[in-house]
Amino acid sequence: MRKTKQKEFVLSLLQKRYDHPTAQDIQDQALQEGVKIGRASIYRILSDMVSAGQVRKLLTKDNVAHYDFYRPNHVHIVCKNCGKIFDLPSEKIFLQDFKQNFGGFEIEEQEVELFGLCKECKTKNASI
Amino acid sequence: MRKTKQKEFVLSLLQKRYDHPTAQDIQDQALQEGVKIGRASIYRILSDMVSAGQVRKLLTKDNVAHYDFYRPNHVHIVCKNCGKIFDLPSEKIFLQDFKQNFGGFEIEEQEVELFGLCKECKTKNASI
DNA sequence: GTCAATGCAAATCCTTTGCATTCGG
DNA sequence: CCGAATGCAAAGGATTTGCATTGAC
Repeated sequence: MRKTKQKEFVLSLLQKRYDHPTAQDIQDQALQEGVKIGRASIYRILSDMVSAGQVRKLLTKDNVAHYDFYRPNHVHIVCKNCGKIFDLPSEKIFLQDFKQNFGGFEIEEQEVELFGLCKECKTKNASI
Repeated sequence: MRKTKQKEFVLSLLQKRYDHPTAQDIQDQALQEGVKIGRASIYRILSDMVSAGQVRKLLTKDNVAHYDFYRPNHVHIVCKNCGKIFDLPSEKIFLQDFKQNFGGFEIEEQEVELFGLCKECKTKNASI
């Protein structure tokens, strides 16, 4: 696994951002900062990072994959109106420990997602 | 909203099945039972049902949408090897009530997913 | 009879793959 | 230099859309 500026860019971007960008978002940002990355490379890099457990792949209702630097015990809050994904500070929530056996199923990871309306959408559009 | 045999078929299928079929699965089953439904109609029907809250759309790592008749307080267990999605009987797990306000975000729904290895995959392939 | 709902096929969009080229070690 | 990693373009696969046709009411 060689160190390339493409990989460095993707990882550092994900570490900096908390808004769960898509592959497209990452490519746009790269081009904007003068880093050239092809779409295929983005997907390959992200896929490797997901396999390595560094990055988490989130699938939302828009059918587009969002990528998230792995931060344990985080909970995602998805706005049903604008689709934005927020991180819920983990201290605010008690995550029950699900790592038990259920009928022979061995639980390795848990993911909690909450859906609702974010502050902005609730204010802007009271009719939803 | 007119009652058609396509809609009836899709809804009754989802009510009967607990294995979260994809649009393709639904169409296959329909054809097998002699009910003719085009792919577009399946997607339109499912999309309407999701909007109406009758059906839940699940997105898994295979990038294919799975559909699930809405049963409150269910927890999904996804096998990381074979991709099967199981329902966890809700009595077996304590679902914390997340319906609070977090920084102006109003929580309406919660979804908990657990990932691991199902019994079969764990037995068959100890190397994973 | 009307118009919502369907089926078909084409279009669209995200993601993956094949392959020649580049560049890290 | 060698071969892993990249970029490009084409391919693949799921979902959506346009439009003529069908069928529920």
